[in-house]
Amino acid sequence: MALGDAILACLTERPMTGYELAKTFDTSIGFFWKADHQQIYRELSKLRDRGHVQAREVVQTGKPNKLVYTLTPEGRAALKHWAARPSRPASIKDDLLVRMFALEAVDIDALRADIMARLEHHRDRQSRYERILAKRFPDGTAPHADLGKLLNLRLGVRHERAVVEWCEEALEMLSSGAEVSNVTRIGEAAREGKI
Amino acid sequence: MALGDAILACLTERPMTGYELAKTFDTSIGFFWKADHQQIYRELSKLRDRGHVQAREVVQTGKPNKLVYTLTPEGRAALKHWAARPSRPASIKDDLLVRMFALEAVDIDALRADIMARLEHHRDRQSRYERILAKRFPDGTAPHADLGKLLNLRLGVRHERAVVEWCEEALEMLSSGAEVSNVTRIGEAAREGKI
DNA sequence: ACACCTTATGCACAAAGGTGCATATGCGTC
DNA sequence: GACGCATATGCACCTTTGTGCATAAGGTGT
Repeated sequence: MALGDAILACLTERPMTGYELAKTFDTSIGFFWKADHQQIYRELSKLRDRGHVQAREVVQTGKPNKLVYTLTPEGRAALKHWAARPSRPASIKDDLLVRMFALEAVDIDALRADIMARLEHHRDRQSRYERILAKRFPDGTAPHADLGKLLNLRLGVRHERAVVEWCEEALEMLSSGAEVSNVTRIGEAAREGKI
Repeated sequence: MALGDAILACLTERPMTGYELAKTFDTSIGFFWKADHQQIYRELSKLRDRGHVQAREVVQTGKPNKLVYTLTPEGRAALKHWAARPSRPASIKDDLLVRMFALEAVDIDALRADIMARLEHHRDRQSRYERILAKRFPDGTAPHADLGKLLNLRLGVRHERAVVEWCEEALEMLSSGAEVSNVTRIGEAAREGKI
């Protein structure tokens, strides 16, 4: 039921169409919650069935008609009710960590390349969050309604920075253990009759 | 297909029963990948059907017989193949961030209480990882096969620290209204200078 | 005596999430 | 003129994850 609540959370800002929501899930809230348009349209139908949102059709020419969804009082209440329950901490669930866990059984060069790509990705993310922060909240303060967005961006920065630093550390440790890993690779090559 | 690979990753260490795997998923690998015993048993059946693991029954008295699962060469190859693909960065998907996003629509006192509980949780996690690190890798180095586990714990520490600091910042900003917080930034600088 | 925890496995059903495909049109570009 | 892109919505299928329940024996606590 979390995606539904994320959609309701988006609609507290302003009424939106499914298409606009999908774009929002590609930028602001999507930084920490991914969902494609199919998921969103499906969830919107459910929310409408429950009476948590109301759809209003807007006739357009040239483009297909659009459905603008508005949060109903029931939807707002449902969101509030959901938000009052204690949240459960999410686990990281990152493929990379599974590979690290089974380091002896994977190809180290591919893993290193992967970490390098990730390093770049997380650096991009970090500077992106920092840019948005600097632009939207140049003095580090926010009106109360936007405070959560500011804090989310701050968490984004902290998180990406932590991962960036870790990637750097990991690359260093994986290359300084090169002699060891050659031995491992020779052993593996022998086992598989390959490379 | 990720849970299956996480199980294969576990079995690179040693053969295990479903029960042992469930316990492992409650501790070491479970720090970043949650799975309960039902999921694990189900996934083990699939892996057995695919020939990635082999089950051997061990007759016991007093307790139900157990099935010890061993990684097959095919399973090891499948894991290696999976690990060679580029990983995709996971998104955070934390309920708390959705609530923060819709700050104006939620009960602030409940949210604050929630963040306080989370703060405690992440502090616990952090010190737990630090304790394990100090115990298993007292000199900060590891034999190659265990390097990944060391690095995973390090990421755990970095991650939890980032979240802990963020929770503190969030609590401060939520109680003081909208006013920030040279205090926070000074605290940050001090902490980072210390590291 | 009774409740509860640990060991050990698993089914059935429901909810949530992901992938591919389908439709319809206008606008810019190669 | 063909091609992709933005707008705008949605179905069908499949995988993954979560919840509740069932079985079975021995040990530990109150």
